[in-house]
Amino acid sequence: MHPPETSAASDQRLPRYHQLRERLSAEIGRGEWLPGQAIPTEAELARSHSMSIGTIRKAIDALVAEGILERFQGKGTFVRRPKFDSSLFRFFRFNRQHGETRIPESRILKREVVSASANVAAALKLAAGAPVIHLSRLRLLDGKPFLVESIWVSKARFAKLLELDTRQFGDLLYPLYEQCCGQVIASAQETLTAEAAGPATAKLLGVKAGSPVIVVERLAAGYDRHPLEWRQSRGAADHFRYEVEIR
Amino acid sequence: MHPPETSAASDQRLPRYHQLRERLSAEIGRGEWLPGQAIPTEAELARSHSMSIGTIRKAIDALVAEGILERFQGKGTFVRRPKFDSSLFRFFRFNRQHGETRIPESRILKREVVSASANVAAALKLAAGAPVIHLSRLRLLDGKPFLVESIWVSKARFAKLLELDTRQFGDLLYPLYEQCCGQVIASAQETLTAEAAGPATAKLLGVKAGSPVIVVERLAAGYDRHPLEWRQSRGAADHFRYEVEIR
DNA sequence: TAGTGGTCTAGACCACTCC
DNA sequence: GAGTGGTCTAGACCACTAA
Repeated sequence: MHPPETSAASDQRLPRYHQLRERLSAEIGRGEWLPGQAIPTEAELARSHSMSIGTIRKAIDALVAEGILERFQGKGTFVRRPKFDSSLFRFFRFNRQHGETRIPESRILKREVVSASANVAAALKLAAGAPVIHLSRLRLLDGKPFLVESIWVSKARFAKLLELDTRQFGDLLYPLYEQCCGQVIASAQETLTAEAAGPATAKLLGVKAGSPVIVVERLAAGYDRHPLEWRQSRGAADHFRYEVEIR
Repeated sequence: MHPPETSAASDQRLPRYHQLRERLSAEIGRGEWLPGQAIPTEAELARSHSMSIGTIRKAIDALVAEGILERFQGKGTFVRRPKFDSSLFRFFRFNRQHGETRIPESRILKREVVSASANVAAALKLAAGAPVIHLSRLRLLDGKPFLVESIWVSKARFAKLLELDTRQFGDLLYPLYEQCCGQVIASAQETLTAEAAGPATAKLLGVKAGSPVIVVERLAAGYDRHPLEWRQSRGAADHFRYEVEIR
């Protein structure tokens, strides 16, 4: 005997705090509470689920550790809105004068509808050849290009992106996804690799062809873990720097 | 008013679970319990510290999350022995046939005593110009070189390394540090950067000069957080691949 | 069977926020 | 002052390990 892979109503054999954690996570995924909103208080959850406060806290602890909830003493527990447009700066460092977070300027170079290639379809969990929107984008800091991006999203979910003028997209895509298409990005998996710059990339980045380039591939998903966007970002390696603690 | 930066006896104003956590951490650092050994049971700690089991568990939870302790139901709670020689494989992927962890062969190219340069002294928290041991090492998989390393340790702590024949060092340094010099590595901070291969590195790695190379700088420390070893490892970028989950 | 960690309870009091 | 999360207690029972 082994436990079923998934269960609609959260396996009764699992600890109660684990069941509650999955239940809350699913409810957030369905949008019961939107990012920034408060979930019920611990006392309220204890009443409504007939659990002790300690058990409630253990479930919430896990969601806080996952980055899905935020707690504020005296105020409440809130659905966290992940902002990972600053995540670029975890990989690429620039002479930030006073440690401030600057949002890079974005320029859409191309927008087109294409058939999903095998790897794009696999990443986004679409049928092979399904229609996808492909964006080509240049990101600049102080007017200097530092990142070249290719972005793919499903045409079905993001059709509204085709109606806007690309000059109105703004500098950040995720708020646009949310406002324009109702798609909220909650987490992402990033993969780093390195390569020698091809001629096109080198020209856009203003470096010599063949010089080292870092490739960041990001698969971004909603609260329900369904993949929503796949992107590749390329930047010159001389600004690349990443730190990890290992044990 | 602000709390003091550090306190010899763990600030009484902090939560009791936090005080216990620091106390256990310090005791492990002093070697009261060695890696692999069990710490007292939760019930015993509750008695000896006059705390409730719940508070004891919260302290241990934190140390488990930090990777310092390991719990096994029915057996006990043990000091974890970090093995991060497999950490190379978090950065560099090779055609591992069956997912096995292979230990790369190591070849010491050079061993010398030098005066610590400014950055080495700063990293190891030594006086500028203090004597340090510098090792130059090549690591190979299936007889093929894949990593060039430069390693610095304080001569004062690691003097015994100078007495051994470098051919007897073996493939892993950390067990050697432990057996030969009594220095246990507990954690490390790694910094990734990328560069174009210089002629010497390129020749050792068997790649063209100027091709992309990943540099992993590691500062390794003992349980008391004191830095013990600083190393730079360089590998060809085509085998580099690293994954991160972001939120 | 004895001893370990894992789960859970039903409270108490404190620190903080906001009105 | 009312309401929130943060800390802590003093137990109970369960699941697992090892002799």
